[in-house]
Amino acid sequence: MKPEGAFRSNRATRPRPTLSGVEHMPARERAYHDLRYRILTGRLAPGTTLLETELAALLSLSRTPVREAAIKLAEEGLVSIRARHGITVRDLSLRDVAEILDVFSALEIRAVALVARRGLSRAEHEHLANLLDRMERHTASGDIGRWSDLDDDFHSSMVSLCGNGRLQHTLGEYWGQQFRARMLVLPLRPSPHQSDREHREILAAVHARDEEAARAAHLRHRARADAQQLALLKSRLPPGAPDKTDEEETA
Amino acid sequence: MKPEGAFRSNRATRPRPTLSGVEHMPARERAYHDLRYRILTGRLAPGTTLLETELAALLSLSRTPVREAAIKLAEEGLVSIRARHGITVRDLSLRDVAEILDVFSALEIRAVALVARRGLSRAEHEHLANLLDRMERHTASGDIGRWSDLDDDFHSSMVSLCGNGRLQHTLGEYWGQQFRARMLVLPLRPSPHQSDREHREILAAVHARDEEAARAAHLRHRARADAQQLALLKSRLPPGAPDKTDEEETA
DNA sequence: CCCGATATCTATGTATACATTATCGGGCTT
DNA sequence: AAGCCCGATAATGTATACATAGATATCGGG
Repeated sequence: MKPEGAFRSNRATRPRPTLSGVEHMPARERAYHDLRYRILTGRLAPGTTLLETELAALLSLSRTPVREAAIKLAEEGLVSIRARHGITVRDLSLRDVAEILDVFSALEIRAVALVARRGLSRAEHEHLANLLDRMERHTASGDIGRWSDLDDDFHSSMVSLCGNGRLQHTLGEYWGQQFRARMLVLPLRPSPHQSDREHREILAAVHARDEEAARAAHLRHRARADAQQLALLKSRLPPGAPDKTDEEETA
Repeated sequence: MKPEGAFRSNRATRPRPTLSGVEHMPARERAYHDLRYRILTGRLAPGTTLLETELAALLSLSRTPVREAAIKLAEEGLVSIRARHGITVRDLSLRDVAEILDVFSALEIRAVALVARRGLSRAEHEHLANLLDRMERHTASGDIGRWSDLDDDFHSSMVSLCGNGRLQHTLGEYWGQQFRARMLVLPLRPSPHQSDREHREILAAVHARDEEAARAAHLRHRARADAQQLALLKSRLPPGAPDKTDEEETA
């Protein structure tokens, strides 16, 4: 999916849609990662409904670990469990995406502020600056896919430096949902010159250890980028978008 | 614990440490609420370690629902599960509290901004203003306990009006942890005149539908209040505080 | 022909049985 | 005497069996 960031960055808090070292995990984790992977890559399409039994059969496991995995996915917002109606891969309505981006960006802004407070080591700064360099090259060459991967890496690397484990953990839980939304609009995305500029601004503020400036810069960045993403989605979905107003989190 | 807010406010997203309508819940939920209650009220003290079997016996249930409840509590940060070593009620180090407050306030600030964007109905504004009135009376009479309950109600009522279900849900998950931290410093807390003033400011900005002002006001409020809380904790814990630097979320 | 009550069937929720594996203690070796 | 290895023990992880409750379909009545 991406070039596997130079240093440890974020593997732990942000389980990417990859299925590498899944061999000797407990079954529950295998089930979780497997299903998550299938959902994020679209192999399990939104709307797909499966019973616990069917999932168990699909993964060649018993219901117990599959059930626990499903509960975790539900709390993560990727599926919804309706008792006696099975486990359904959630569809992302416009409203859902708005909610997700709101939470995600609020947390990310705080993370960036913390990084600014803490400051960057030379290596960290170079890593981040290097990411921005590469992104700008991809912007120039119009390779929006690679740009997007690096964008994600930039944001995630920032977060991984914030020093707040809970913040990272919760951001990780929202990452999957945000990823799906991102994939929806990727092909529609215009040239990200503006984002590139904003990233430089953010990095500069963080590097200067100016917490307020960093917070403000990242707030502006996310506000603009999120609004753009929503606008693109709105222009794309409406055709036959049911935009289900289903309330109630899976809890 | 508190006077049961005038309108629906928040019961759903913020499971208070109360054990009222637990009768006809599924066993897993009973277990979850029961254990959560015991932890938040201190009946299960930090450091207490129990095996799945022991918990099951304690609650007169089989391991299955108890286990699922324990996993949920672990994801909520109230206990940590160490395979083959049992389920331990987490202790709150200074660092833990700092992490929790960071996440909690970041989310709450966003929630308040959303409420400001959305605006308040007449009834909603009156409810909130009424809470502030009562808080100020308790400040005057020095009843810090009642003040704290209303403070929590004010913040939670705000959140319940933000219109973002996921935001409410995640805040609810952090509420328990935040509650524990709050209880630790309650007796040490000085007269909350400053908070009262800030609350008025926040409510005014929200009522005026000035999103930026509301965000800024709430940010200031939380930054100051959180710093104060941490300072109080620091002055209290150090005596014999191990301040475990145990990293690694339960995940 | 439609509506409603009931019975059956099935998916989940819970309990229990079984397998796996880490930990702890004892005994052996050096 | 100290350290290591091995095995017994026990706790978790997983599978399965059982109970419950909800949904559907059928049958009878209006």
